[in-house]
Amino acid sequence: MTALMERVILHLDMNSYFATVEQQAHPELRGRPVAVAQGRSGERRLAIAASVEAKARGVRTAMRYREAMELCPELIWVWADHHKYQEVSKSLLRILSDFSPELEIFSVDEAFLDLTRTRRQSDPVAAAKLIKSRIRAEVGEWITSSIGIAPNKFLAKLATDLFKPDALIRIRKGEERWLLQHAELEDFCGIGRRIHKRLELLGIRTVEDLAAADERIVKAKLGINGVRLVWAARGFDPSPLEVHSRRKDPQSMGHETTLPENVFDRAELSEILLRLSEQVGRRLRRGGFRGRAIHLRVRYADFSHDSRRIRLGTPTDDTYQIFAEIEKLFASVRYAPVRLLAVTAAELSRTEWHPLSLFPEERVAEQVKEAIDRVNDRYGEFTLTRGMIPAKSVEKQLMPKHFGNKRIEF
DNA sequence: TCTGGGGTCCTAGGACCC
DNA sequence: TCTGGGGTCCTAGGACCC
Repeated sequence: MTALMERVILHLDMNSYFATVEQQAHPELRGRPVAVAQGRSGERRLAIAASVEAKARGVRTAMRYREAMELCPELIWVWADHHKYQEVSKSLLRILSDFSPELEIFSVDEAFLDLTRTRRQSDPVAAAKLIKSRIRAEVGEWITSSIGIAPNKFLAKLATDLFKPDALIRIRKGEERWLLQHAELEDFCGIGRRIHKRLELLGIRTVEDLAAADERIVKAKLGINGVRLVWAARGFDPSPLEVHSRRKDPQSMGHETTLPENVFDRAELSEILLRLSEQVGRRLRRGGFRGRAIHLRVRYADFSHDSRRIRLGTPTDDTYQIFAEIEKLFASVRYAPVRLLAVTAAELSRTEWHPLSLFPEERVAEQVKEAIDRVNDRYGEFTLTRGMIPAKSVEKQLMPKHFGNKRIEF
C-alpha cells in the first residue's frame, strides 16, 4: 500500500541568500557586513537581506537605512539585483531536479523535494550532503544552504528554520514531538503577529497548547487555517507538493511602488498609476495572459489603506484599458496624501490565439502594442511609453485626460 | 516598533435570484 | 407586499509567506 509509505520530504533554504549571492559575485564583499538594499534612495531605503557579518552586528532583514547604519557604520550597501538572484536560483533548481522530479519552488531561495519514490529514499541524509556540496562546487563556494528532512512539508521547513544556518537535520517518524518541543508558536509557518495574538486570546500560548486544542473551537475562531495549525502542532501535515513541472498558472500579476515622499496631487498620482498599468500590461502580454479583474490598492501617509477591484466583461492585457479601469477605481477612494500605489491584474487566463482582427483600426492597435513591447524588450522598460497613442479610434475611449500634447501620430 | 515588492488564500457581507 | 430560506456571484479586506 503506497498510502502507508512514509514520505521523505526535503526542504532547502539558502542562507542570507541575496547577500551571499552578492558576496559570491563580488569577492571584495566577502567577510564584510553587507546589506542588500531596495526601495528608494535615502530614508525609505531598506535592507531586504543582510550578510552573516551584518547580522552579527544586529542588522536584520527589513531594517531601515538609518537604524542599520547606527548599528553598523561600516555596513556596505548593494542595490538588489533580482534578475541575478533568479539566475542563480535556476542553477540551484537544476541541481535539485537531479535528485527528484517532484520539486516545489517555494520562493526564490526555498524549495521542497519529495524523495519518497526515488532511490535516494533509503538514505536522504547522504542525498542532502551531496546537494550541499554540489551547490558549493557548482554555484559558488560562498553559497551555503540549510536542509531539513521530515515526513511532511511542515516539519521539514520547521526543522530547517530552527537549525539554520548551514543546517542538515533529519526528523524521522516518531521524532516529531522532539522537534516540536524546540519550537515556539512564532516559528510556525502560518502564524504571524495577528494569528499569534488571536491564539493567545483562546488561551493557546505554546505548541503543546495548540496540539491539545479543540479543533472545533479553533475552527470557529480562525477558520480552516486554524485547523491546519492544530494538525501541524501534532506533527501532521497532509499538504502535497506543488510540483514545479505541473504548477498552475499564476493567479495574479501586479506591481506596486512606494513613493519617495507622500503625494497628494491627483494628476501626479495618475501618472504613476499609468506607469504601473504599463508594467502590468507588459508582463501580461509577455507571459501570454489576460486578466479579468483589475485591482487598485492605495496606502496613505498614515498607513491606512483602501482597495478597490473591478471585474471586466472580458479579460484584457491592454495597458490603456487597465489604466482606464484603474482611473475609475481611483476616483472612488479617499482624497488624502498617498504613500504607496499598487495595480494588479487577477483572474488570469491564457491569451487565446485569434486571427487578425477584421477591423483595420484594431489591427493597427495590436501592431502598435507589439511594436512598443518589442522596443521596450530590447532597450529597456519605458523606452517607449506614455504619450504613445495606439490608434485614433482607440484614443477616444482610452486616452487619459492629462496625456498632454506629447503625441505621436501613426 | 510603521518596511519593499512580489505573491497566496480565506472570510464576511452585500446584491441578486428563485 | 417586507416576509423565508438557500444559493451564487462579487467586492473589500485581513492575514500570511519570502
